[in-house]
Amino acid sequence: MLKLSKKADYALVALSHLQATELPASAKEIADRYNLSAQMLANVLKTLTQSGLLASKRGAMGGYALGKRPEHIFLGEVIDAIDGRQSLSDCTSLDKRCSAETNCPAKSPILMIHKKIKQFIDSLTLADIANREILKGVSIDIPFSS
Amino acid sequence: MLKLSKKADYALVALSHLQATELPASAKEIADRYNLSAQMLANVLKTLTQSGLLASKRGAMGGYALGKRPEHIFLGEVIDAIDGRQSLSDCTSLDKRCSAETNCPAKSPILMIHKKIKQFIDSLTLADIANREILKGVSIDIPFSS
DNA sequence: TTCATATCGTACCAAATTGGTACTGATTGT
DNA sequence: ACAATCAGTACCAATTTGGTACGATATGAA
Ligand code: FES
Ligand code: FES
Repeated sequence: MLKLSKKADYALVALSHLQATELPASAKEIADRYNLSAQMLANVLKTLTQSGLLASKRGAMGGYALGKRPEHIFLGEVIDAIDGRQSLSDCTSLDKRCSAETNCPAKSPILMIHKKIKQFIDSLTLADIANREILKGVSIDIPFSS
Repeated sequence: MLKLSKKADYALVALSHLQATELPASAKEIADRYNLSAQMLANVLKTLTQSGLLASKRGAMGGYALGKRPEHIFLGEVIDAIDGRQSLSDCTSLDKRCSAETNCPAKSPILMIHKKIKQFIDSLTLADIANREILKGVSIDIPFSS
């Protein structure tokens, strides 16, 4: 649980790279650079483009560039685009529902915890991620304790 | 991604129940009460017992009770016990490693984000989870923004 | 003692997800 | 024309997850 898919990993590598170099790059270039499966990365980048996170140019000398400014690319968006929006638990998504349903004592807490985590990853931008120094300073305050 | 397994769900339901009633209960009782697969829940409770989160008593009139005080049962423990300790990404676990390795621009940020989330779930206890009112008041402050 | 109730240990299988590949078509610069 | 490169889609293998089965062991009660 709490695991990023490899595709999401690839997406972050590519986005970080594009953010750092500020130059367009082809899927192959990036794959070679970081020793990733070219075909798989190509699929990932294609998906990111469909979601508007990347801008693409076809043909010779084509490639990918960031589709928005790094400050406007949120980690949550990236994960949603690649893995599809998912809930922390099936019972916190509206369509599916677990058998316990109404009288379940865990449902509401799980939902709240899910919201907190989502809030967190939605608050992180590519710019934040790329800037390690800033990230180091982040602290999550949990103002209650048992 | 970021998904709790159904078994972890079951574990939380059972733990919440035991915390709320303050009475021992058999696997079957709990399964019936919340309409869960009895066999599966039994397996889950067994695992929780092995991890010391529950205390069991065998035979007729046997059953399960909390193995520690609710304030000492951490969400992180529960998840680790059921799903096995996992990392947000394979590259943040020491044994496995992704092909990008050393020159990967995403590795360090992913590791940090992983730590934050882990910190969060490790800070939540069964007592917190059971007490919705307290949980509602929780706010995660992220003191930087883009 | 016998029996019903429970946990314990373990093994197993089916369904879903994820990791990874292949191939064809459409664009575009040289 | 041609090579480079993205777009679309289909496919399969590996892994993980969901879910079941069953024999062994312990315990309380009739
Ligand atoms: S509603 Fe799904 S675990 Fe409670
Ligand atoms: S080291 Fe694994 S994604 Fe970078």
